[in-house]
Amino acid sequence: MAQAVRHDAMRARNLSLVLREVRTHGSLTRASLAEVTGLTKTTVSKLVGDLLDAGLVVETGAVRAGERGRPGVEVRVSGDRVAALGLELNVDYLAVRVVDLARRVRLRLTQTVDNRLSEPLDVIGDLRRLALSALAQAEGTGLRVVGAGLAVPGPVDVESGEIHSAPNLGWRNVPVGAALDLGVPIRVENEANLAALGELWFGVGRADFLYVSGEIGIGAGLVVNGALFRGARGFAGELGHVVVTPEGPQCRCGARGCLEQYAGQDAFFDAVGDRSPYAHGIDAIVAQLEHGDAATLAACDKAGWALGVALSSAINLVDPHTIVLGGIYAPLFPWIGGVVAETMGGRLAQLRAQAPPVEVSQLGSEAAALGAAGQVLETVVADPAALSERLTDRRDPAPR
Amino acid sequence: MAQAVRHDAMRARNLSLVLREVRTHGSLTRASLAEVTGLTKTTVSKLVGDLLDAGLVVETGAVRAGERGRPGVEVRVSGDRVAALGLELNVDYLAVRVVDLARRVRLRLTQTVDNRLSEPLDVIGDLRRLALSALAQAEGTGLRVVGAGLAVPGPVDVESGEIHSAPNLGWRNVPVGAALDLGVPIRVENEANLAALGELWFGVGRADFLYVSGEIGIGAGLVVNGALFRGARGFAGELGHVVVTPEGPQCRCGARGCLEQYAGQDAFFDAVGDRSPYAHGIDAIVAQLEHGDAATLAACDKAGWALGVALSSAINLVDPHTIVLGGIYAPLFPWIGGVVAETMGGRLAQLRAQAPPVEVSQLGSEAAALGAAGQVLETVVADPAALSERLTDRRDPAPR
DNA sequence: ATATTTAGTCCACAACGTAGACTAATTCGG
DNA sequence: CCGAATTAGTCTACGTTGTGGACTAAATAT
Repeated sequence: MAQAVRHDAMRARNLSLVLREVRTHGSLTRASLAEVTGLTKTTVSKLVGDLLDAGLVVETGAVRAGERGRPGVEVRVSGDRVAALGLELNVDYLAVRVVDLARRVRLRLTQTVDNRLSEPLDVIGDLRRLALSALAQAEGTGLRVVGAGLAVPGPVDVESGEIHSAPNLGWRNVPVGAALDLGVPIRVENEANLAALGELWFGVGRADFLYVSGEIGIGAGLVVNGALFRGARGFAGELGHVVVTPEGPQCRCGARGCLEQYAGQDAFFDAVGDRSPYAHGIDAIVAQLEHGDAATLAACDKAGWALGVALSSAINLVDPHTIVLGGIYAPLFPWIGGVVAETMGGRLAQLRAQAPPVEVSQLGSEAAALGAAGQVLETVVADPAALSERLTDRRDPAPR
Repeated sequence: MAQAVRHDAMRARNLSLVLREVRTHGSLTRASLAEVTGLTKTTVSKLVGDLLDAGLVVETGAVRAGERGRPGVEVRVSGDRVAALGLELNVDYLAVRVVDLARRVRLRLTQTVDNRLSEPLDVIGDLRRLALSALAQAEGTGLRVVGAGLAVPGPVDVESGEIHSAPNLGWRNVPVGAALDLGVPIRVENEANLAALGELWFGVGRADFLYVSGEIGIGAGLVVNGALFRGARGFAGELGHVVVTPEGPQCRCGARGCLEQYAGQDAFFDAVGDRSPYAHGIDAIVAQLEHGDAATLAACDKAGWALGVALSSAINLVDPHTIVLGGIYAPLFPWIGGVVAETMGGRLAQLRAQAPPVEVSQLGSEAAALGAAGQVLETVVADPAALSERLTDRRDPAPR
């Protein structure tokens, strides 16, 4: 578990610390880096020098002026050297994003398609084509793509890169990671988990929140102290199958009265008598609501109530600081947010000072793909030395 | 958040690593320590030397023989130097334990008393007397008590050492930590959380499990990868208020249909028409069950079902590796274990390969006090250098 | 008794961070 | 406009820690 710390590990950690501070502050001079990290100016200078050599940070010509004394040269993360690929394979679309180390999105490719109609290998083939095209474009502009993350709608074995099961695609035990074969390391992960991380790094995310991903199924990603909580087997966050009514309607999962039966996407389409959502999508529902359709409004109330009930269980168990509603709940928020908060509040009022605030995701369907890319970038920040030989082996004379 | 690593931090970590390995393996030679830690023999020798000087480990005269070559001298954690105090303040008893660094229990003091009848400050006074007596005895035998942990039945503000609320005692915002005033640092924590840690370090605990503490209220402690999961505000694990039936019986907490209404201690006493449990205790219930009393058996079935329902929500959200039933559920296990596992299994079967196994706690009511002491000992193992000046400042010439 | 094997120590050295002197580049005050 | 003050960044000698391999110690096998 714990590892011995040697000089190289010490250096790696301090390098990571400096890079992380630069990234979170946007840009920073060596002097202020010394202050925030607690390292000496000398050490910071050496570390920054190495990061500059590796191309992970650049000096901005701009100097912080106004005060007395010699102005410092600020460094910021370079977005032109390292990038990561974020992929999402979902029921009704494929998405590819290229994100650089400065967290700027460099490329967006999205393809709407009903993947329930195709074989897994064909879908993976489609995604592979998109990803390779993105990879080629990124590398054409001089970016080094250091890895890829893939979001899939269902629990995953992260070690092997296999989809454990994706009920809404009808897939079981599909080794997506291996099948994609992109030539860069790839990490496969649950869509809700990655959407949570996307929200953390690219959206409204605080360091502690529960992200609720309303798609056809309902998932959740729990971020605690800036890190994903995955559970012992990596199956945590199955909010969709939390009990709302123990003897309620039969759920696909075998149990009864799961949240998904009340607040899943299909529950809304059922309410308006429309069973072919891919023709109209969630926008049709929103349109109905805007016109004040009673049945749809009732469906919202019921879904909001059920979501509130399930979330109150979740809050009692897991105590998130904030709830962030994403997926279909984002456009539906004006009609369900109130009920959700009310139901939650009613059940939690006495046990804790106040129920966690309920907020809306700002990222739309991009969240998971961005989180997937972000996760890869995070490994770079966590150990910049692993990326660049130059950072570890400086006896190697510089090539000329 | 992350901290700069300097030479002293490097040393502190390696020291901790060595001590931890010695503790988990029982006893180990320097050579095998070098192997398991990945440090060189030289470094291990130096670190072990310092731990010996500090009295945290001792050389066993015994040498590992049988094989060829010079036999190594094994070192093991010394139980004679450092100890911690584990306290529990619960509704119907007070408990004090002294545990040494080798995790041997050196002293047990328990006092049965209905604390609902007394003022908080009186109860704290009682506990203080017990604790000071234990402290004196321990220090009489040469043990240095480095800190205390206190388990209380309800959510806690760990920072300030205040009880947030203890519904079953009727307490609110009681600063127990300060009021105890033992002269050693004290950490206050939820009873269920500490019982979980007790189970981890002194009982059946694996590294990942959900401990269910059935007392008058129902709490849970989640251990993930050997560490407690506390949630953003430290209120995680309120299993007793997870929804079983959203419109069920009114709960003390303001909500309806919480688990506590079905499977709390009072539910059992209600079933047998006995509202004064402190006269008979849980043993009376067990006796009824052994005689085959129908009403009590029915109460078990209902409680087991409700527990199964709530646990299935918990498992979906948090994915523990194992469920450990403690508190009153341990003696009741023969009558509820089956129903719990069945209900859980029925709700989880399709979503995951198998439902987590349900096990029984072996520690009885000692769990929380032991966990409280263990938590203090863990801080010593995590940073042995902090304890002993000699480990950090070796230029100081040895006194003579 | 001697060779072999394994444990533990010793010593020269390498890696890294530190402290403080030193140089560089600004603003402030006259 | 020039020197004092101030802040940024570099340079050098040094301290702390871990490493690697030689060396000593203590056992078993032959």
